[in-house]
Amino acid sequence: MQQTDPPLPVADVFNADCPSRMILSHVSSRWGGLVLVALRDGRLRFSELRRRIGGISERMLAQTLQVLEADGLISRRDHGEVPPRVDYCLTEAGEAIAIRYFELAHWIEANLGRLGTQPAQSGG
Amino acid sequence: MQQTDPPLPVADVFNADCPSRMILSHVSSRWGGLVLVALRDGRLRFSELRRRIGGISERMLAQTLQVLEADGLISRRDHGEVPPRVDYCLTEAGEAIAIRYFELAHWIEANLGRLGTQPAQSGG
DNA sequence: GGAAGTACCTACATTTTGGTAAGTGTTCAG
DNA sequence: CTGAACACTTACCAAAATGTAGGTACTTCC
Repeated sequence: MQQTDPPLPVADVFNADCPSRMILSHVSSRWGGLVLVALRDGRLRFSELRRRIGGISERMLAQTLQVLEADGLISRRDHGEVPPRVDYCLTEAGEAIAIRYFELAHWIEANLGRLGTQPAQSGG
Repeated sequence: MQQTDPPLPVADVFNADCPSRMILSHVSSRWGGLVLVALRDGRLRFSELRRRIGGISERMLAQTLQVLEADGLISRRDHGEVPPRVDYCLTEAGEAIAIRYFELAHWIEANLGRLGTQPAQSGG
């Protein structure tokens, strides 16, 4: 006999309370997507990520990595050596998201010329 | 005779100063991507967008629409009627970006169960 | 006349985000 | 012995994002 699927509420990013909003906000945070895309090249160490992602601070990289790990998008491996040696790679879910974020970012890179590039404006 | 392509610097999101970073930040801002995805259903009025996107305030919707318009991703049409009637739709570039953002968001919706959903943490 | 809808804008206050600088403990290069 | 690298953490502060509330000018509904 087959069980019917449990009546989970369907995820919906347009719903303010849907948990998908939280994941989406982490991925599309200032550094989240960039970290994911950087890790598409394979396993990288903290300082390698830091050098690769222009403009990120240590604080933000550490924090972003923690959030992404808690979301199950990357996994952290500590080699237990001294001086410290830690590296990160994408999980399956992380890869799925990274490739999609990459396609978004890459389209923008490739089509920058067709876009207006106004400076951001603040809301005061 | 063929001209060689002008030596434009190649866009690169990993470069902190690349203008693609700005567009990417608008698209992946809290509301930017959601507005774009909402407009995939066709032309929508301000208040329709507001009702569709759960949790957005009038102020943020207005501001997001302006930024996206300046980026060339949506176009605004004012019918010049009274009471006001204004609607928005995606440009070609907007569609290209919207579909990619949608695929990202949709994958997350569809695979929420495989992801950890921790509350965000602040940096102070 | 009063309330609600339309598409916004503005001032103000708060929340969130992010940077800087300093500190930790160890190892290695010079 | 000094300085740098490693992978972080913490405290403090500034900047950016966002919400709330109120206003505008007009129309329609009751």
